[in-house]
Amino acid sequence: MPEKPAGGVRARVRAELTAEIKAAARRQLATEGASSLSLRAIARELGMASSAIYRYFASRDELLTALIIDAYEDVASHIEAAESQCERADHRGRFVAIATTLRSWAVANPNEYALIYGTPVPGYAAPTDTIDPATRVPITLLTVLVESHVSETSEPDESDLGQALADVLVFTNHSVPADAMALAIEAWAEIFGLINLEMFGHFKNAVTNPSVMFNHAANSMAERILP
Amino acid sequence: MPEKPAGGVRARVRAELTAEIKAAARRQLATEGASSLSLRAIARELGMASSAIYRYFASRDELLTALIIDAYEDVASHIEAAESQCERADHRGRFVAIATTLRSWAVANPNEYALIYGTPVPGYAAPTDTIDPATRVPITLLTVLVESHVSETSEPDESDLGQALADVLVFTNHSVPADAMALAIEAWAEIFGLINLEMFGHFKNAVTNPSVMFNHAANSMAERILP
DNA sequence: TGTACATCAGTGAACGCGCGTTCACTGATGTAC
DNA sequence: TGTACATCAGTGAACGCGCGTTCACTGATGTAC
Repeated sequence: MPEKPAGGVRARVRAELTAEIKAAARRQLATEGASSLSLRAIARELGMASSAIYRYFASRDELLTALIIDAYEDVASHIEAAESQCERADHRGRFVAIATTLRSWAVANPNEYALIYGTPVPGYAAPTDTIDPATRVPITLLTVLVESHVSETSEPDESDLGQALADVLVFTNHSVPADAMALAIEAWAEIFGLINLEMFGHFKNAVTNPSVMFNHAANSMAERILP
Repeated sequence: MPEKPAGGVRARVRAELTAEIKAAARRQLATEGASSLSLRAIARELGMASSAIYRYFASRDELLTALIIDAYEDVASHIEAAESQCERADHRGRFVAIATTLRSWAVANPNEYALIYGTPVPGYAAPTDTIDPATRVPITLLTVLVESHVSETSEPDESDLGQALADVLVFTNHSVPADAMALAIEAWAEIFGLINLEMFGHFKNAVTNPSVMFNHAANSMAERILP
């Protein structure tokens, strides 16, 4: 007999239906895009009255927020899992694992990818509870960077570049020099740039095999940014 | 007396109103996003009946297409103008001009940028007349790359990377080695990645001054990809 | 130069559709005694 | 163990709104003779 879940049957059914609503919503993202996500269409697909959705989500925006948080948590879990399989000292391997896992997650979940890394949904202001999930992925990368610079500690960098990157340099406690941080941000941007170009159709008639291109680039970046 | 435009007064008025409709549409993109671009709202803003728009555009999609083509032409013109001011032999200068002009155009025209380089509008299939305008910008970059490799000519590259980049290598007539082309595509992706991250809010609490970061990166890329 | 006709821009009503959200309600499930 | 009451899920109608597109129409502008 399975364990009785906390809160009893009602709570379990509730959790299941909540998940079903989100699943239907995700399916809708695929064909309609986030900005025309429709509660009524979801209700229709689930065979329930449209007003019933309101027992689970107070509004359309709240459902969107839940989808966004789920997506961030999902990429982050995939990436952390892949990265944790590498030798701790193999910084380049860890970087490549992060990059390639990010791409393969995006290819497998294009709608969720567009939801969190594509054009923001107009008129939707992300509430603060999306911040923490959103930072898990960049923090994984920053950790690799910081660990690869473990011996160096420096004072705040007053150069133009140091000031331009002040927020993230403070975040890493000035353990990474500004120019190394800049290189890492360049790599970070490149990863998203490659994925965006591929997913949004800009590699047509140019890059024949995006996967090979991406892996090549990931290794090239790892060499460039990590000692 | 101004020259009589071809087609007479009626044609001129028609061209002006067409431009006004597009201008109103562009204004709407800012607040609503491309997928909820509304012909009725445009008509309302222009003080005309919604059916009148159909004298100028056969459908909502046709208006969208016109906006997309205009946006591509506009970036391309800006970039070509900036690039043409550089010494022909100054390949790095030309690259930096392309990159920084692309960013400043994006910052100045965020809606048009999102329209052409952001998440595609769901349910909208770009017709073939958008292809030519879309290629002007990449071709400007490719030209710099090809000219900087002018002395080298090589055979088709049969390596994995060579095959992965086959389309663009053929396009440049195999005058650029595959690994150099890969570096250029990496830079290309990085440019869009940096702009996307900045414009879509992912630099919050990380990059304090995106403009300084971008200029630094543009120079760093130029050194990396051009001899 | 004037007239007759064709072209075109713009109107306003209508069709048929979709949406988010609220509300009073029914009936089932859970809880306290 | 049984009963009374509270909680909650789900319903269906309604409000008030928006949309793209079509159509028959009016009236002004352009063109040919």
